[in-house]
Amino acid sequence: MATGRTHRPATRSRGIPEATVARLPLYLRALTALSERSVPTVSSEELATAAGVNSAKLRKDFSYLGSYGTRGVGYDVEYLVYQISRELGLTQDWPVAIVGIGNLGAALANYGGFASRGFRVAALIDADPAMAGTPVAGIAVQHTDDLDRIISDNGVSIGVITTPPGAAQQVCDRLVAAGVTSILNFAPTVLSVPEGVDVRKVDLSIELQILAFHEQRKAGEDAPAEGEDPEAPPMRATPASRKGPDGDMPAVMPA
Amino acid sequence: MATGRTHRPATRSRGIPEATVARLPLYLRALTALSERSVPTVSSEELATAAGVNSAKLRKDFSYLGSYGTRGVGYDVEYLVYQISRELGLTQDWPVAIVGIGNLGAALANYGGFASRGFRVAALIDADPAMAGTPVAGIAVQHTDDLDRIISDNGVSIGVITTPPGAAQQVCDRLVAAGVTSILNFAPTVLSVPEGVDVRKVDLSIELQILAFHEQRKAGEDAPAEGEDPEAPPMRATPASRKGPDGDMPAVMPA
DNA sequence: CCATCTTTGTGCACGCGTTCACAAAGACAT
DNA sequence: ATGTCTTTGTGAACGCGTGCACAAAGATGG
Repeated sequence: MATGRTHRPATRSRGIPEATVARLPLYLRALTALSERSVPTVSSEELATAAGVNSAKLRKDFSYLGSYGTRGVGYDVEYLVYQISRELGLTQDWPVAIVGIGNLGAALANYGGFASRGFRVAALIDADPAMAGTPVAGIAVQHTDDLDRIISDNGVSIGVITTPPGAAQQVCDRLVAAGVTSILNFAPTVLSVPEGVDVRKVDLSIELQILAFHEQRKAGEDAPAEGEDPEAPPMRATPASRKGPDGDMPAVMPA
Repeated sequence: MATGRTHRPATRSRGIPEATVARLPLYLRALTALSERSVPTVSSEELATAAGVNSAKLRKDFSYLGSYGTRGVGYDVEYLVYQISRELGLTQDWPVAIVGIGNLGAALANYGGFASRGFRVAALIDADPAMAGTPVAGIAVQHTDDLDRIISDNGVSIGVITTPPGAAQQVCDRLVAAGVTSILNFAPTVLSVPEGVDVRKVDLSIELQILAFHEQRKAGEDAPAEGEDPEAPPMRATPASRKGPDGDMPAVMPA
């Protein structure tokens, strides 16, 4: 293996840690901003600060991609933008389908960030017949009945679910059956998918609850310990009154 | 998923691991569903499956809260719902303010999940004077000029930012100055906050890019072997043409 | 009261991710 | 060329989170 190049392509396609992949978009964003300001190069320190991470971590992350920096100087902004874009697969077009056109679905359809990096809203799908044909963000909403065809015709491999939780799994199954292999789920439900299908979830409720936990902690720091009686309370119901059979969630969606 | 807190050792005081805290809402959701079906008890195995996690992990998570299960039987659903709710601080009321009432902000305001667990939309704030007074989800939008007063008067400690990225940091600073100590950021920007303030982020663009990475990987498995010239491309300019001055982002927001 | 069966709670080992700290690489001046 | 200075790339240590595997606890039945 001496033929070598300065760096080893060994770890290339295979070994990029998941944590690193999750940070690449962050670096890319910071780099794009620098690129627009025509900044030619950046040091790991500067870029790390801009991306809100540790410089050592950034260098290690980049080391998984290869040796793209110049010691004593830093990284070439344009070059790095290209390399990361390529690594993330953003140099190609990704048609995306959004299923569930309610408040959230419509908001996402109008989201400018979609089109910015190779992502293109190829179709909007909803179960409400009344919505069929209605234009949202310039795209006519199509009915769920045609889901399979829509996915196939547009070569959609990434689906976004913004339906009420009760419909999420069913929609997910249909998307997968139609060929979708990556799903971004906004419905507060645990989706089960076959091997090979990636699911990422965005859950407002969970995020708020995590914040509440820390908030309570902060508030309680000066207050007395909790020794009082952690288990005296009602052995029975939840503090808040239950509402529908779907007490937990959602309904960003309309119909 | 989303999220990223500003670095910090955290979790020092009460010892509950951050990873566990992040899963508690998931357990709570599953438990609530069981509760509504009047199921009295569940085994770690069943609950774990419902929450989409490993049973050993679930048991270990619960062990941080205390020994709330009964060997040979399982966990008392109602009791556990209460314990987790209490631990997460959901037994109290959390007034939340949403800043930036565009498509996304409005969608969140209408989000049913907000009210479900102690979270209450206390105020909607926007910088557009024309929106002041306009009711969204039954709440009149207020102008940014009154932000400080609004936060103080309502005792808001959790703020949600759904503004364009350019305004996010400024809004964040004002929220923090007004007393907010937890922020949920939907704007694609790295927010810098003082010690003691928690920030969690939800970034659609990043999630999609992560999915694209894996999608590309899957597609490339059977496709052509690469390895040839990882760096043949342009050393100078970016492959894609630059677009707007905000190439990266967002704009879910209107005005 | 004893035996058996179920399920929890946890000690332990492993692997990933983070961070430190530094040698090596290159730029730049003399 | 040689020396100095800057910044990368990475070896190594550390800490957190995960999952295994099992002993202990309690239920249940005879």
